[in-house]
Amino acid sequence: MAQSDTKTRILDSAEHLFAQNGFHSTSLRTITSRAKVNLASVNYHFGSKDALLLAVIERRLLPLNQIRGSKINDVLSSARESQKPPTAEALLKAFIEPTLEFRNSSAGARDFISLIGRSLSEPDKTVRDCFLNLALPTFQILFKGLCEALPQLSPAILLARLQFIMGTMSHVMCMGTLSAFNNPVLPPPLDQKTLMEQLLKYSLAGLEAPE
Amino acid sequence: MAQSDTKTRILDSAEHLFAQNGFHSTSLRTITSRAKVNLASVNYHFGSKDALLLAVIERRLLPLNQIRGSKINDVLSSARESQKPPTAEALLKAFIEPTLEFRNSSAGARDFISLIGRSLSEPDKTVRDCFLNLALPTFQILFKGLCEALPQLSPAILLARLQFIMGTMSHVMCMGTLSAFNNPVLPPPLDQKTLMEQLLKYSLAGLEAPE
DNA sequence: AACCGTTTCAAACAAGTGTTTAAATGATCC
DNA sequence: GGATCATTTAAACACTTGTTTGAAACGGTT
Repeated sequence: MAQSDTKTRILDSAEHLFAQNGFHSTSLRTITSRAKVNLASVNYHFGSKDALLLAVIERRLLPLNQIRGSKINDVLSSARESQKPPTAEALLKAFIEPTLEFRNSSAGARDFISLIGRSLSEPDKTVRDCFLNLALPTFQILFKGLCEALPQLSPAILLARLQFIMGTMSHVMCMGTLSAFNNPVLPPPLDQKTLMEQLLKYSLAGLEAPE
Repeated sequence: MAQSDTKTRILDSAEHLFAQNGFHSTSLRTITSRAKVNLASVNYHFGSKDALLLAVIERRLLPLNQIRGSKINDVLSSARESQKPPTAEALLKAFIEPTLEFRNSSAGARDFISLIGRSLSEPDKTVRDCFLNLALPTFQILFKGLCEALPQLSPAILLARLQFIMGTMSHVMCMGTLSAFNNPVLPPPLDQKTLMEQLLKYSLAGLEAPE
């Protein structure tokens, strides 16, 4: 077995199970038996269960943030070329759409997005801060761009609204459509595509609301 | 010691610790030692740890939902009197403001709101559904009211947006302002009051956005 | 005071946890 | 081919978990 094979098997299995059942409710024995590797290999390759979680997050989040960052930078630089401020819509799209594309790229990616959405509201500081620190640079350039796009709004309020958007996104991406909303007296839930279009429209309207 | 004293001591302690560290990361021993009661009293009074969580949620959520429900009904009936459709703003206020008032009413209530916010994204179905089932009736009358207030929007889209609002609310109320957003390059976070005003303004704008 | 149901208590239980160990196996290079 | 490294393995470790037990203490009623 190739050296890295065991590592990725563990990562895949952990990603899926963490997303499905949560970090604390998933035991190393469940992870390793699903991955068909020995129990001790987790500690051998990653050092600890915590370090494994960190590795699971880093593996996907680094490339994802790179894509989002470059898309946002594209919007910013093409705005600078045309001497106009960037639009909030273009910036928001540059942030949300790569996330959606990534989410739809594979089952593992979908698991990962669930995991991320949940880690935002994670009580455990190590998990949350691990994610936030990796995501902070991307947030910063997005925020800076939005300040240019919407100069009539104070930065503090813009930041709060950006945080609202993070809440909506993590909520929707993490759970899709709520199970309990599948109720006879309620209309059937939207399909994925429309739901995501609505997510963008909704977020944009909230973002651009007068103070 | 009065019979109910032990029970509420356990409930208070559990509420705080579940909110602080999460359900699975909180042991009964931590709960009981903080509550200064015997370990076995949890199983004696509640039956199991799961049942304790349910009791924690029910104790606060039932009265809270009653208040929210009656406030929404007030808006609906006064609209009916004046022969006009209710406004989305009044309905949203009737839902959000009691939640905020409740949240600010005590430290325990604040803990509880954190717990609720987190339980929405809880991977464990028992926790999530416990909350959702208790909250569903309130959601339904709010939704019905919003359909009257915004007839130009299709019910399916309205429902999706209501779900977006739930995401934003749980995110903001659960965490207040994100720790990692306390960053020198970012503006200082809004104070609680302004943050909540912005939450309402933001949600309203998103809700009323054209399809 | 004696009884009774309720509640508390310390102790133990079985099961599951993350981690470590030391031997066995595999691969790689000289 | 033998030596040296990295990897895998089964077993054990020390510890925590939720739950159960049976006896003790309590509180109200007759």
